Amino acid sequence: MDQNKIPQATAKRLPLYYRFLNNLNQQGKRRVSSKELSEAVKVDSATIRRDFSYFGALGKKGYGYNVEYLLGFFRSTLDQHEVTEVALIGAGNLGTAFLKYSFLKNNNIRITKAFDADASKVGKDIDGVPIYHVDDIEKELDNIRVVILTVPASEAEEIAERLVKEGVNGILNFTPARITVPSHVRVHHIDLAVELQSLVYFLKHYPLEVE
Amino acid sequence: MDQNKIPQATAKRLPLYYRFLNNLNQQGKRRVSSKELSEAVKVDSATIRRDFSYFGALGKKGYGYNVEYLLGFFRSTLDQHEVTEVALIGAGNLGTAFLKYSFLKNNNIRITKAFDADASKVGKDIDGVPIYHVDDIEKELDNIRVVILTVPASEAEEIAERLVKEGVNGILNFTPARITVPSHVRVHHIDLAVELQSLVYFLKHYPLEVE
DNA sequence: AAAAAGTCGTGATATTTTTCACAAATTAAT
DNA sequence: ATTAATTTGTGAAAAATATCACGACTTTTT
Ligand SMILES: NC(=O)c1ccc[n+]([C@@H]2O[C@H](COP(=O)([O-])OP(=O)(O)OC[C@H]3O[C@@H](n4cnc5c(N)ncnc54)[C@H](O)[C@@H]3O)[C@@H](O)[C@H]2O)c1
Ligand SMILES: NC(=O)c1ccc[n+]([C@@H]2O[C@H](COP(=O)([O-])OP(=O)(O)OC[C@H]3O[C@@H](n4cnc5c(N)ncnc54)[C@H](O)[C@@H]3O)[C@@H](O)[C@H]2O)c1
Repeated sequence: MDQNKIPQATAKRLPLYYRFLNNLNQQGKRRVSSKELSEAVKVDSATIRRDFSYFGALGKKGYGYNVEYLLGFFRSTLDQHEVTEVALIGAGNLGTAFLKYSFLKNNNIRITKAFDADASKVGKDIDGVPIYHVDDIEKELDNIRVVILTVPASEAEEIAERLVKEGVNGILNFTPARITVPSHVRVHHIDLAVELQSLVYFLKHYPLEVE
Repeated sequence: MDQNKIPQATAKRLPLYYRFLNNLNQQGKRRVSSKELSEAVKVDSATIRRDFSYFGALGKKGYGYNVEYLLGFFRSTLDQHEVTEVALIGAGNLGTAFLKYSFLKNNNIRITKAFDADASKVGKDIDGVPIYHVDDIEKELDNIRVVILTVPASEAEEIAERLVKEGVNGILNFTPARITVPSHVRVHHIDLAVELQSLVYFLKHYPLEVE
């Protein structure tokens, strides 16, 4: 809760910057300008400079930014030095894809437990992540605070309520259901059907710029 | 290109409204107020009324909105009367989850073709969607204009260029790569790692309102 | 028939986000 | 050394988005 003056729009871009800085660092690049970064992440360079400026003067005029320094700065700002443990509820098609993906590569996040209602899945594991029965949420969730929700929409509300009771305060919700939670809980929706639909809408109704 | 004055933020919410209206209609509800809708979709009621107002006066003072009428209106606005065909490139973990999901339920969108580089997948089908070899994009894409991209990040740029050459003008990009496309092509990024990371960031750095 | 309650549509205002544009500082070139 | 080229950080302006608040009209209640 140190810097609560950082705009939400900025906060959402930080992980993106971090990833690209990581790439640059691995490529052995020592310095980078907001212009170069802009081309890579497709964000206006003035916006990038503004974003960085909320954290102080991180660059040097006429030079740009030192990759290693900036990376280090964001690593601690984004708490990348410690692993964040996350649980997943609903190891179906989408959930399984997430379980097989390693968020550890660039982000220090690991899905450590999965829960499902399907007895035939319980007790097994997917890529090393054990699957528990959903009835055991209360017993097994421990102090995990962030959850990925990939259950059928009809189950979302009830599961969310149970999660909140267990102390979860962040939910990444992939179901189409808009869940109701207390105000201290943060829910981010990723609604794939809406994304697809709105892309189609934009294509049909917005004038396409031809360069 | 009829109504290009509709704000992007509004356009992104339309599919959401549409889905909830569909639900209401199936439940047999005849009328709905912006307040009710607001509670369901978690968007301020004034914002909803403003959004609707871009399309004219769709409601009635003191009454609200007629569900069937509104639904019909959005159906045609969102081109839900015709099926939009979409292709998917990269039938891996994430791609397979999408192939198994039916976007037809609420949205009139269907993934009709998939492409992959893995010879062992080519020729098969997943839930009725045939998988072609990625080398046959030029031969098989036909006049599909919208593509879901779920290949490894390293392949994204090259594939995107080929797609654009074939006339694709909408790409839903799930890879972490920020692809470069001509300005007449629209790319929507869904960056799951960034979403997860930024949720974690918010939780750690933003004051949690306790109601 | 009158009063009360409900609800839209929207001008006005507030908030958030993006972009412009330039002085100041630094580096690179001559 | 001087000059030219870069590039930051940021005030100011613009653009986009969200919200307030109320007149006008409709429905419901008494
Ligand atoms: N797959 C996609 O491409 C896609 C696209 C858009 C939205 N979604 C949404 O994502 C969610 C998951 O989709 P999916 O395709 O993986 O579905 P799925 O049916 O494959 O998976 C759902 C999983 O949840 C489990 N489950 C059911 N009830 C449960 C409960 N009460 N507690 C815990 N687990 C429970 C099921 O056993 C199953 O494993 C759905 O809400 C769906 O609408 C998926
Ligand atoms: N699975 C996740 O949870 C997740 C999370 C975040 C991001 N992503 C991103 O989504 C993308 C797909 O992830 P995934 O987990 O499904 O990976 P995956 O490896 O399971 O699937 C990739 C698929 O693409 C195919 N492929 C490889 N090269 C190709 C080419 N040139 N043309 C066509 N197909 C090709 C592979 O054969 C494979 O089937 C990746 O870019 C990944 O970074 C995935």
